[in-house]
Amino acid sequence: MASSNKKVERVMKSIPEMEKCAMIADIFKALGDPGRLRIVKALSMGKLCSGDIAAALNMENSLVSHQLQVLKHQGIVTFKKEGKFMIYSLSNECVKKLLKLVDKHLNNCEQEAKQ
Amino acid sequence: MASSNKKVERVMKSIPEMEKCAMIADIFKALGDPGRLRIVKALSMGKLCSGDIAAALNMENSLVSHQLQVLKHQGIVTFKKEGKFMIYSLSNECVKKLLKLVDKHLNNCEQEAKQ
DNA sequence: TGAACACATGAACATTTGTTCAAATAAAGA
DNA sequence: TCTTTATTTGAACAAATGTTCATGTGTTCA
Repeated sequence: MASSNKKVERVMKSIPEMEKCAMIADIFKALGDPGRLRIVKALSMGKLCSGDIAAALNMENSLVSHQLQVLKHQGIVTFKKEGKFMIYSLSNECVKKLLKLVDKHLNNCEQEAKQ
Repeated sequence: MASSNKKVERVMKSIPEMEKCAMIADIFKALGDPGRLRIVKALSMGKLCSGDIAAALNMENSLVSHQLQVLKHQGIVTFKKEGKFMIYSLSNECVKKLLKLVDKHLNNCEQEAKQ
């Protein structure tokens, strides 16, 4: 065994339940696809209908629709119907902040790689 | 076509290149697995050796090792060798902040679900 | 030296995922 | 009404992923 010490016990007790971890992971997973990430980036500039997303990102409409369902499921995007259009937007500011933080993380990594 | 308007053009021009999007997505993807997320959560409490992570999270050593490689690859964790132990830790503060933000996002979603 | 420990690695496998296609729904206009 | 437009849905399939097992590497200690 490694060390079966206090440290291990403390960690063991404070890690959230499996279910909660899975929920958190699911949000990251939703952002963990280049296509979906581009959709989120697009929506961070303002609301867009499904077809405009597809046009701007040069993706197939049905793919955009599938991806939007995933993002919707994780509460990342919301939508409202306007006539025959579905207008999507980011559901809260957390997502924008997440994008910024990851950019920062990437920059950190690049800086360290240079040194 | 949807609307082929200014809005679409603006989005089209400002979305980062595919490669950059893929890099960002890869970081989210690394966090998008319950097992890896638990490892990251554990390391957010302090540095740990590989075996202690496995013990604390009740995971197989080889699985922990595989997952750590993924996290290492994305610059999420770093390590230093100490004798026969490999001591892992989070490589920067961004990751902790990411975890906090996702918690906040989840809380937002729960609040809205109640209303 | 050799046994025991800590960890990494590679192959193999089932499962999950992203993507495409064809078809379905739903609203708008002729 | 019928047609067109906007979007969603489901089936299908290739590709990617998580996990396990067996093996390999490097370190410590007797």
